[in-house]
Amino acid sequence: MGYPGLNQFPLSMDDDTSIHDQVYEALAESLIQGQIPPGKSVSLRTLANELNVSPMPVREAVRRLIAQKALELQPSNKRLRVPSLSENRLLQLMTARQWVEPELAFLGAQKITRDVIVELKNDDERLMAALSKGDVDGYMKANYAFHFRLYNLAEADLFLDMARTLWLQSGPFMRVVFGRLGTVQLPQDHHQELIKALETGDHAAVRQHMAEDVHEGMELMLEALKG
Amino acid sequence: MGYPGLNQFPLSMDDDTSIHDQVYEALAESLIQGQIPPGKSVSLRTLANELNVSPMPVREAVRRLIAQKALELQPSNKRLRVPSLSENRLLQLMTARQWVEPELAFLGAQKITRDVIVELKNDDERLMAALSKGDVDGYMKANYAFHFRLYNLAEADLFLDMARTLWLQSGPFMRVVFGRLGTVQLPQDHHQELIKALETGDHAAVRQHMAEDVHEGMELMLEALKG
DNA sequence: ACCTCAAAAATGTGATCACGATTTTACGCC
DNA sequence: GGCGTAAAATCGTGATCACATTTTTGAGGT
Repeated sequence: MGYPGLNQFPLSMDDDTSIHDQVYEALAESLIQGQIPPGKSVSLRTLANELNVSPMPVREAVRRLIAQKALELQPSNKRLRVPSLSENRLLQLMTARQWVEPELAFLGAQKITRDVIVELKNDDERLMAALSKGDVDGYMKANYAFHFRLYNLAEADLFLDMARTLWLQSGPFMRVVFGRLGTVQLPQDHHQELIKALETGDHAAVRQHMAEDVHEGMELMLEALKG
Repeated sequence: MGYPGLNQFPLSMDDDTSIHDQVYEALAESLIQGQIPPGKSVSLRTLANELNVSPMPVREAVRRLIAQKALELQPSNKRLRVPSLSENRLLQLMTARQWVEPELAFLGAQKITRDVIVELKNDDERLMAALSKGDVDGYMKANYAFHFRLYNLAEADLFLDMARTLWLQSGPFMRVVFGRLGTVQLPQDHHQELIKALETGDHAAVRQHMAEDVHEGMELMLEALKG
C-alpha cells in the first residue's frame, strides 16, 4: 500500500466509455509515465478500492495489460506485479522500438499540419522546461506527449498499438534510470531537428531523427542495466 | 452457432493451467489456423457453453485476444467478432511480419540442433503432403508448426509474442484466401532452402529465406484483397 | 529480544446473478 | 403471403459470493 504513483483517477472521462476501459487507461498512463516501479506488486482488490470500482473491471484491464507484458503474474505464487527488465528483454525492446517508431514518425510526417507542429513545439518546450527544473516526471510526460502526438497522425493503428505496448513495457524502467541519472544527463533529444524536418517536409529526415532519438534513449537504459 | 471451426477442446492439458489459459490457447489456435472466418461473430456465453465452463474465464481469454486485435468489439453494438482486414491493416501486418520473423529465424538458427532440424523436415513433409492432397487446413497447421518451431528456439519472448499476435490477426484471412486459391497455387515455400541454410550454419541466409517466405505469402493475400 | 507457529487477512480464480441494450423470433394484422 | 411490431432470447458489463492458496500478523514460549 501507499506507493506514491498511480494517477489520481478522474475515472469518468466519458459516460459511454466502459469502466474497465477507464481503469485500463489510468493504469496504462501510470505505467508509461513510470509512476509504478519495476517489481512493484499490485493487486486487484487494492486497485479496485483505490478506484472505487468492483474488482471485475480491474480484472479485465489487468488481463489486457498482462497480454501487453506491461504486468505479469509471478509463476511462483500467481501474484501480480510490474515486470523487471532483463538485458535480453531490454535489447528486444530497443530493436522493436527502432523498427516501429521511425516508421510511425515517417507516416505521421506525411499527415502533418501547421497546428500539430505548434503543439509539438509546445510539448518540446514543456520537455525542456522540465529538464531545467530537474523535474523527471514532467520530462517523462512531455516526452510521451511529443512522440505519440506525431504517431497518432500516422493512421496506422497496428503500429500505434505496437508502440504503445513497447512504451508500457519500458516506462517503469526508464523512469528509474532517468531518475537515477538526474535530468542533467538526460538524452539530448533530437526533437528540434525533427521538427525542422517536419517543417521542410523532409520525411526521410524525420524517420532518421526519430531513429536516433529512440536509439539514444534506449542506449542510456542499456548502460544503466549493465553498469 | 454451428460454425464448423473452433477446435474440439481437450480443455484439460494440465491441472495447474488455469481455465482461462486453456480457453485462450484453444481460441488462439483456432484463429491462427483460420478455423474462424473474418467477420464471424462470437459470444461469451456461446463459447462458454461449447467449452462447458462459465462465462468468466472466457471473458478473460477474450479480453486478451482483443488486446492482440485477434478479436474486436464492434463499436456500433459492442458485440464480439473476428476482425476483417482492410488493405491498410494488411500492409501493416506485412511490414511487421517482415520485421520480426526474419529476426526470429536468425536468432533461432543460432540455437538449432540436429533434432529440431529433423522435426522441421517433418513439418515440411506434412506441409507438402497436405498441398498435394488439396488439404488447406493441413497446410495451415503444418506451416504454423514449421515457423514457430524455429521461432521458439530464439529465446526472444517479446519477438515471439509479436509474431504470435501477427499470426492471430492474419490467420482467419489467410485461410479464406488460401482456400479460394486452392492448394495448387499456394506459395512455393522457401522452407527447403531455409533448412539447407540451417544445416550449413549460414544464419544470414536463414534470415533472408524467411524474409522471402513471409513476403510471398503476404503478397498473395494482398493481391486477393485488392483483386 | 527472538524465534515459532497458528490465526487472520489478502490474493487470484471461477461461478452466479442482475441490468440495460440489442437482436432475434413469432404472432397478428393488413 | 408479406410486413411491422411486441415479446422473448441473447448480448456485454458489472457486482457479489465462494473457495483454495499464500502472505501477513501477532501472541506465546523460550
